[in-house]
Amino acid sequence: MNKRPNVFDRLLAVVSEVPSGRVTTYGDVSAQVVGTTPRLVGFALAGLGEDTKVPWHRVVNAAGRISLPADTPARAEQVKRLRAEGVRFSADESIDLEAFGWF
DNA sequence: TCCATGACCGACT
DNA sequence: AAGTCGGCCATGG
Repeated sequence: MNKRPNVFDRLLAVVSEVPSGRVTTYGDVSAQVVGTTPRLVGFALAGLGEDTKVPWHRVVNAAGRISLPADTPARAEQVKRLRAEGVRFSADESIDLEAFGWF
């Protein structure tokens, strides 16, 4: 009932705006939403859940690298989905934001 | 109600 | 060039 959605919902809305085959960074997402910090972006996605409809896998850190720990199944899932969308990874599993960046 | 932590980023040393 | 520190909002005990 709040006319103004929380930052949480706004972040999800921005992430949902990211087209397929393209990625964005936590910092960029927070930059689109006023009053939000990169930390909240990560925390927001972390609390999403498995049945979320938000393309959280299109969000990576400023280094173009996936933030999730290596022992996290979600990380492998993210890479798998990005590859399916045509996103290419460098030798160290980093993404060229200049080429696949949303902006 | 208060304290501590979190999928980060930027600037400084 | 690499490592360290603080800051922001939200959630949980």
